[in-house]
Amino acid sequence: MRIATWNVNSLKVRLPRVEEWIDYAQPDVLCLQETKLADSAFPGLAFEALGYEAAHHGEGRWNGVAVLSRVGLTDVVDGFDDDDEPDPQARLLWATCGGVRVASVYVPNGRALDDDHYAYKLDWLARLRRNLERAHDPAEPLVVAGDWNIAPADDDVWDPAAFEGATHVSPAEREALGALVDWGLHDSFRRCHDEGGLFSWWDYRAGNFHKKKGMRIDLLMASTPVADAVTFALIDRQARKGSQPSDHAPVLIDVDLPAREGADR
DNA sequence: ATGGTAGCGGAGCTA
Repeated sequence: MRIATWNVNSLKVRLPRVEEWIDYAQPDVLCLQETKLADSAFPGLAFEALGYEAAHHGEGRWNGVAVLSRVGLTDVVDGFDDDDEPDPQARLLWATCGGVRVASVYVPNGRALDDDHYAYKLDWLARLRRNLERAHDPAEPLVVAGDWNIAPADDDVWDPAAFEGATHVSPAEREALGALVDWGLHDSFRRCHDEGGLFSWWDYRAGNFHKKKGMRIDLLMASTPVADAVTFALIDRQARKGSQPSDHAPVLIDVDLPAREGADR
């Protein structure tokens, strides 16, 4: 099973690139972030034509997440799977696809360490951890895939010195991600690649993509049954090139999961 | 020189 994640930065603008990418990358499950669409504007028919079921959780101008699947899509939950107040921002969507519990996540940016949005980011990550503890078991096949807005380690950014005192690399954010690792999630891309300098996001400005000034912030955080089954992982830099690219590249993993009893396919 | 670009929406905010 091929599972992918891509922050598309407006699905309205990016739909042709997404259709093109699906055609050649052939993901079984694709998590999208920053669709920037209301649910009523989600192009479900375009994906149906490609053989995918889809669930979308949007709010309009900002945020918005989706899960596309050609291996089944059931038990959809918008936002946190808990009993607390619903998140007013559309940043999380759960679905079960081909026997794997999948979440598409768009973690708050944080902006700066002294910004209220940074505290919100840490609170949001803590709530995600509580959600996992409450509703899930790390022994089950599970992937939380998306734009985490966190570079897990210094070799996930082009120049650690340039990020001194900045968000995305702060100890508190990395500890919040570490709490999810402690619960039982693994940075599945790292099962196939241990070298630094592999990025999934590059600022549109100042030619940063061509200067190789990026960060690896798009992560497929997988439970042990999935992480142990990873056979291949890739960041598709080609998708960051060409006409009207997103500022993020898609990231994918291939997992060789044991056949399920009673599976559709 | 604190720059630069993209998207949304139609000015300023967000990233």
